[in-house]
Amino acid sequence: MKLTEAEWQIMNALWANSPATARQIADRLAGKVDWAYTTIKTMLTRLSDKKAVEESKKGNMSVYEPILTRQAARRSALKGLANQAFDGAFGPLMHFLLEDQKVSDSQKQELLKALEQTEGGRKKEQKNDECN
Amino acid sequence: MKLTEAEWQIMNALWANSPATARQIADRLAGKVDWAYTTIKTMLTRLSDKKAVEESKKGNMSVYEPILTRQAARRSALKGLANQAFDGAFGPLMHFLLEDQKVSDSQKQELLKALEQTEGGRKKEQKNDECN
DNA sequence: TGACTGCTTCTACATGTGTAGTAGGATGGC
DNA sequence: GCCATCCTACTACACATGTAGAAGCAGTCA
Repeated sequence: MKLTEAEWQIMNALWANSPATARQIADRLAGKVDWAYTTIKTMLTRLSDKKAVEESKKGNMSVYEPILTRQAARRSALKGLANQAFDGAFGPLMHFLLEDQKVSDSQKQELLKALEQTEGGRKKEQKNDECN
Repeated sequence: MKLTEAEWQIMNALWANSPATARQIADRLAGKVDWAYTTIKTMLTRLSDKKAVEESKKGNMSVYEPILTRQAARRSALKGLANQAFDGAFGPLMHFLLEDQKVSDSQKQELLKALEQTEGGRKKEQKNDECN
């Protein structure tokens, strides 16, 4: 499932707190974007069409709930990016992130910790040259 | 500079080997995509319009060369993704990558090494909780 | 010198995306 | 019972994107 930029905005608002009515979403988005209420409704309808959200009626009002999870959306977006910009490989993507000046030392420190954690205890100094 | 999917294909072919003629690019892309030659020409013209490539004449033929670097394009794409899917922060993006099942242990090992390198010597066990 | 070939430029068109107006139904206060 | 609100559904429209055909010009080989 591929989301457009505008759809990401909506979904972000919805993931932040769901279920939600269109009005609630619009309120949350006020300040971030400058869209008419009907624009948001249109996006919600489109998202519903593509099964990213579920729309249910509560009285005369629609209540929306995400079907697509944030994780799935993120994964898909990253996969798309890896495919188009990094020959489909995550390794090079990571390397790029690390080497690019946008990653500060403190971030690196933090990542290092994360790495050690997710790794479930760092295997120290083991030879392992497989890349990918 | 934001590239569309099709534009990435073209640019990838061009980065792989430039300068190149439209025909050369088309040849490189054959197999990857199934586009008419004129489609590729159209994309090249659009890329030239948006100053991502430079078009120069050699006889009756156009020769193309990237202006936008691969690194800049990657950086911009990652920034866009971080903004839309990770609240603009690279840290969480990294975390996601690490935690997502797509990253194997061996990749993690490899990243760890990369991290230690780019960091210019790992500061060991230092407290540093800043994220971002 | 004419046919073939390859390249270019122009034009086109469907679909996707961003953005929103309008009209009409429900609802609640007076 | 009527008006102000708020919500929904429908419609619209411009610009972006993917995709390519048509027509014309230049080189070349017979």
